[in-house]
Amino acid sequence: MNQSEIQQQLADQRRGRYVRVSDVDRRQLIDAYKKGEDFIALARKLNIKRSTARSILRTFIDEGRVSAKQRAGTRLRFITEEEAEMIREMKRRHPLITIGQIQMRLQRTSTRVLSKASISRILTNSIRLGKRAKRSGEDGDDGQDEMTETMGNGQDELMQLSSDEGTGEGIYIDDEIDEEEEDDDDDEETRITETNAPLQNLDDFQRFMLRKTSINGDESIGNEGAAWSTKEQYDDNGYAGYDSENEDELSEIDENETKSLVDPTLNMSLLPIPINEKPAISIENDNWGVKSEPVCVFVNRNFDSSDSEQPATIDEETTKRMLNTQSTANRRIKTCPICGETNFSRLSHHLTVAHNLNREESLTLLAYSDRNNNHSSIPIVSSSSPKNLDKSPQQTPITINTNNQQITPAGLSPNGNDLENPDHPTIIKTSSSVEDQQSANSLSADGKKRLLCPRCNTWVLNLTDHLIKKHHLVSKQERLPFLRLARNRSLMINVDKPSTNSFLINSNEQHIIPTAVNKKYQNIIKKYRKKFVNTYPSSSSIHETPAPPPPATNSNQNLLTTNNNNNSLKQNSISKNTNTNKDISVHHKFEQRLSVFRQQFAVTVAMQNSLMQQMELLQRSFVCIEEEWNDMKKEIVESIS
DNA sequence: GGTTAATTAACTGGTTCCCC
DNA sequence: GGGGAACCAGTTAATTAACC
Repeated sequence: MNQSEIQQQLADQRRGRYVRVSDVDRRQLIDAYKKGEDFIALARKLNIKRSTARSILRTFIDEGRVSAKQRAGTRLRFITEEEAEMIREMKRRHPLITIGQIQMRLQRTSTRVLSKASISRILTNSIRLGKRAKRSGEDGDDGQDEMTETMGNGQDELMQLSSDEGTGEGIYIDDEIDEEEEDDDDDEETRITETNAPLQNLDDFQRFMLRKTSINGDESIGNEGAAWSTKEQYDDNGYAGYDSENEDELSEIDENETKSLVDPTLNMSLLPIPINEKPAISIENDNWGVKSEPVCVFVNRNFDSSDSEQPATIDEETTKRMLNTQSTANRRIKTCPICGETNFSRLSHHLTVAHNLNREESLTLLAYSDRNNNHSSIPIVSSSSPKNLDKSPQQTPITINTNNQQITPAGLSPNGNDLENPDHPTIIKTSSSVEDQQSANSLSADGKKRLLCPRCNTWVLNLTDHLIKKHHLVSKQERLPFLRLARNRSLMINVDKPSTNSFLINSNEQHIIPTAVNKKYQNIIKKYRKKFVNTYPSSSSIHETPAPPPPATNSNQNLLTTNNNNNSLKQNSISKNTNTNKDISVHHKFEQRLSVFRQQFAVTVAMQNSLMQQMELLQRSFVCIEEEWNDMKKEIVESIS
């Protein structure tokens, strides 16, 4: 080992091998080069390798950059100290916030797509960040350098369009969104400056958390719904709700259509809405291409289309929907499908007590009977609709009414036309909502089950793959809400279907299309008619000739009203009635309990639907923000380029 | 002096494991 | 099951040494 090697080793020990040259030394080298001095000698003096010095000068000549770039990973980016501090501040202010929430927030408010590991490193200070930022602070030309980087590295570094020299602070594009958002809502909000960008970003995050807390909080549904029905539905701090953003964005579109698009009441149909605030009528097909339209258009409502033109309150609508098969039906004269008796004020009671039907069977018959006895209240779907169902629903614009139900296109036969169609005078297909149609579409022609993408309203075989490829939701955490939403909706469709949907009813009960529900209905009828016949042999004529009996006149409110066409049955019923007078009180008690149970069930279903509505609204808001952000990002990229 | 390949540091995302 | 930390693999820029 000669003297030079020893000196080299000593120099390396002093400086260390592969230790990055400080920006001060780099600056000295460049200054020497500019002055025409021997920079090699200076490099030797500074214990910098000749090649290194030349490399530094080459970088300066080629790129005009003094400081060194970061050594980044796959996606060239770096985390400034301000960003790290912002993340730390999030954690300080919201100790319960998770890394995943921070990650999602960063992704929504900026171009940052930091991994949870990186965020965790920041929070634990295990990441050696700040070198870059510190150098930026030390080097006065770094502002220019970073601008050069920004211009060259693409949109990942758009967040740092420019920075104050020596501060390393950048402009956060997401804050500009906030600025617009707040300006749109309230002029009192001052515009955001570059220097308070991180703080503003933090404020935005806090608003996000506030909204989330408000939505998921313990507020009563009624109050929450009332709040949501207002324009600034999320605003607890004077910030505008997302709907106002949409309104502004859609100002160029037809005003009515715009209102229909962004009116939150349209989406909160389960929540109380003032009567005078009549929701928009429909969403036209033309609006489906509007960029700021909420991507998620949920059309799976269970409301009757007949209610769409009535400015009824949602509570009324909900109650009507929930209790339609019970209270409404009970007020009408009905005919028991088993024994053929009529004039039941409470057919359900009759079915339960007289025929010993369980609840499910009773409800099935009630639902069937209710529709059969009250066609006028049945939402009628054109017979041409099934043809539409066969079509691929992907990317198909759907016109929906106030209740987010699909409106039949003008080219197809409108509702009720089938009643007037002499070719099909008797067949009435009832479907309480488009949900039925979509659920039918969940099994496409190829027999494969599809899910409806909540973001683009597209039926896809593989929703995960669709979210990744089309919506670029790379992380599982981003996809999970949409997957859950799609699955829950699919599940709800399947749950609701047997009890309320897909009735194909012949008006005279002669040509019942054998759907599963109808089969179930027929089975129940057969089962209990058989029992009925066995119990009352003479009543066999009822099964054979179920002629409508005259109104019962039994003042004692017999549970089994006699059929005038069958005297023996009448006698048996009367005798049975006399023998079971003491059971009436028991029946009344049972009826009361049943009524309470139905009310509780209705409340539970209403609460469930309300929660689903909230979830959908939240998802929609997220999507709107993301879409707006993407649009703005594109505009900025275009303006820069 | 200039160029280039190898090496190293810095940084990232993904995965796994552990804990609650 | 979700969150966080640790570990691993990959990428990029800087640094270095070797070569011409």
